[in-house]
Amino acid sequence: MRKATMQDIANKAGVSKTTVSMVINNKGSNISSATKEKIFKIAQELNYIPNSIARSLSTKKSGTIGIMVPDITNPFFSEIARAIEDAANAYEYNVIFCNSDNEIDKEEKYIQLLISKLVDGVIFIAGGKSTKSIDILNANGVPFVLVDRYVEGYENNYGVYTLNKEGIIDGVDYLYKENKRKIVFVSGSSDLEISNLRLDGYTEAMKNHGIYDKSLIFESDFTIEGGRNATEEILKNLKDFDAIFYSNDVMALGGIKVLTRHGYKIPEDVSIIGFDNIHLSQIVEPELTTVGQPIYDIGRESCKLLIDVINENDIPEKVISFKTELIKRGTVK
Amino acid sequence: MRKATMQDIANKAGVSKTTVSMVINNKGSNISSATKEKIFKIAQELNYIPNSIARSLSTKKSGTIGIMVPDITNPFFSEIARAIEDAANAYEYNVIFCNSDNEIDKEEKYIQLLISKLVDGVIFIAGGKSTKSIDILNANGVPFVLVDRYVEGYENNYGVYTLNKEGIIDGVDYLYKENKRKIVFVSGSSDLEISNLRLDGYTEAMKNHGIYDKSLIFESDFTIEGGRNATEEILKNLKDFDAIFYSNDVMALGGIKVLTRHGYKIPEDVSIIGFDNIHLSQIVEPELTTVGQPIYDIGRESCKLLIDVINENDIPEKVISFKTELIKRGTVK
DNA sequence: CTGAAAGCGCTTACAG
DNA sequence: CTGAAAGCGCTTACAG
Repeated sequence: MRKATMQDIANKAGVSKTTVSMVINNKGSNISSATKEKIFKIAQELNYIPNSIARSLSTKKSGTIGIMVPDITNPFFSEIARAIEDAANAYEYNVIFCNSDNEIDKEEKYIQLLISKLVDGVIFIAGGKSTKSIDILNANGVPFVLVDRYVEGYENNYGVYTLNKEGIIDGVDYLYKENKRKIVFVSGSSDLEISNLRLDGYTEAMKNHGIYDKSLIFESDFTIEGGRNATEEILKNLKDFDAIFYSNDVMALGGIKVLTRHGYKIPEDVSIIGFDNIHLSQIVEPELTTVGQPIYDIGRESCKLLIDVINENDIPEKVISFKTELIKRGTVK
Repeated sequence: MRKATMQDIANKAGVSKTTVSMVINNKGSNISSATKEKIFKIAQELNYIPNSIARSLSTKKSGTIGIMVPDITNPFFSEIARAIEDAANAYEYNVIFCNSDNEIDKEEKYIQLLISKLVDGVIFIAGGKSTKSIDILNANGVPFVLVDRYVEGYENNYGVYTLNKEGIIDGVDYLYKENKRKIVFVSGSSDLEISNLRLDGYTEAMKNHGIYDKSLIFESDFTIEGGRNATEEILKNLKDFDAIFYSNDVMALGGIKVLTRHGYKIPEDVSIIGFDNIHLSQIVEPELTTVGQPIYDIGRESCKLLIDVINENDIPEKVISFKTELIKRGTVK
C-alpha cells in the first residue's frame, strides 16, 4: 500500500499541491479555513506522513544532527548523548550517533557519511587530533560545535566545555585541606588536550602547596580498564600514598575495584576523588567524591547552541564554559 | 562555496550525469576505463560528496535505521545500541536513536518522525504495550525487529530475544544448590511482558523446590532507582532472607548499595544475583553474580536481521532466541 | 559505450 | 485566495 503524498491529498481535495503544502506547513496565511479543514481531514484519513526526505532535498535542511562520541557505552557520553537527544527532540530534530573509539580515521569516515546525509550540523566530541574531520566540516559549510574536548587550533570555534584546570585545582586543594600530601594523579591520554589541561591543574596546585612530585603522575586512558591498569601500576611502583585523583569517574571506578581487591579500605587507607559526577558515582558504596561537571546541561546547551548556529540566530557567546563543582561524598577522609 | 554535484562533474568531464552516476555507483559495467578514471579524478578534485538525500528520494532507501530504546543512559541499552551501531556501520547504515522513557506516546511520535525520514527499518525495544507504534510501522511498510522485550500479539514478528524464563530458573536452581531457601525476587514493571516471563521462571523454580512464598516477591522497575526502592521495601517488610534475585543487573547495583548502607555484608549476610551481565557488573566489588545475556550478540544479530529483511534476503528464522549463561562471581556464597 | 528524459515528493518564487 | 511551473540532486528504464 503506497504511502499517501501531497499530490494524493490535493487530488482528493480538488486543490493544488501548493495549497496542500501551504496548509500542512502552516504557511497558508490566507487560505480559507474551509480548505484548510478539508485538507487536514483528508490528510488524516490517508494517514499522511510527510516525506521529509523530499522536503530536505528542496529546503536543504534535513532536520537531523549528528553526534560524534568516542563510545556511547561510556556513561559520561551516554549521559551527554541523552541530554542532546532530549534537546534535539524538543526542537523536532533527530540525532544520528557515531562511535569513533577515539580513532580519527573512523571519525573522518563518519563525517563524510553525515555530510552526505545532509545533517544540519554536528556535535563533535573529538577523539584526538581531529583537525581533518573538522576541516571537512568547514569545507562543506556544515555547522558544528565542539564539546568537552578542545581541539588544537579550533579554540575559537563554537564550543561547550567545562573549566577543567580550575576543577582539578579545587580537588587538589580539598585533598590538601584534608591533610593529604602524597596525592597520586592518574591522567588521561596525552593525545587529548583535555588530559593535559587537567594535568596542568594538578601540577599547578601541587606546586602551590609545595608537594609536587613527578613520580606521583601516571598516564592512562579515560576508561574503566584505564583506571584499573593505572592502579596496578601505582601499586607496583609506589609504596605509600594518601590519595589518588583519577581524572575521570570511570577510571576511579576501575581503580577502586583494584584497590579493594588488594585489600585497601576506602577511604580509611586511601582517599579517592574522581571527575565528572556521572550517575554511577552515586551508586557505588561509599559514594564517590568527585569534581562534578553539569553533564546534562553541557549536552543540552551544546545542542541548543548548534541549533542556534544552524538557524543563524544571534549567538551571545561562541564558547560556553561551565564551572565544576566539588562534590564531597564518601571516598575522601 | 557550493557543494559539488554530479552535474558539476559531468560538465567538467564532458559526459552526462547518467555516466557519472554509473561510475560513482559502480554500475558502469561497460564504461571505458578512461572515462571512469577521469570522473574519479574530477570527483576527487571537487571533493565530491554524494547527496544521499537526493539518492534516497529516488531509490526510496535512506541508508539509515532507527533504534528505539527506553533510555540510552541505561548501560544495558547503551551496550545494545553500541552493538547495533557497529553492525549498521559495517553495512554502511547510519543509526538514529530515540529515547522513549517507556512512554508509548513518545514512541509513537518518534515512529512518525522516523517514517517521515524514510528510515529503512527500525529496531524496537518496546517501552510497554506498544502495539499502536507497531501498527503504524506495519501500515507504512517499514520493516522492524523487536528486541529484548516481547510485545503481545507480535510474538511471531521478526524478533531477537533471550530465554528469560529458563535463565531465571537456572539462577534460582543455583541459589537453591547453595542452600538458599528464602529467596526474594525483585521483578520489573508488570506492564512489560518480559517482567512477567522472568517472574514466571522464578515462580516455577521456587515451586519446584517447594519453597515458593508469595510474600517474597517485590515489584519495581528496571532502573537503579527501582532497585533501591525495592530494597528499601524488602528491608521494611522482611525480617530475614538468604538471597535477593534482582531481575536485572542495574537493579541489583542499586540494591547492593542500599544493603551495604544498612550494614549488610555481601555475600556473607545476603547473596545477590542479577540478570544481564552488563559491563558494570564486573567493576563492583565483589563482582556481581548474574544470569548473563549475550548483549553484544543480541545487538549485532538484531541489526543483521533487520538489514536482511530490508534487503529481502532469505531469513532462516524470524525469531532468534539466545540462551543465558549463569555467571558465578562474588555475590553468592 | 553513452545520453536524454522522466520521476522521486516536496517547496517556493511568481503570477493572477 | 489559489495554481502552474521550476527546481532540489539523484537514479533508472529506454534508446541508440
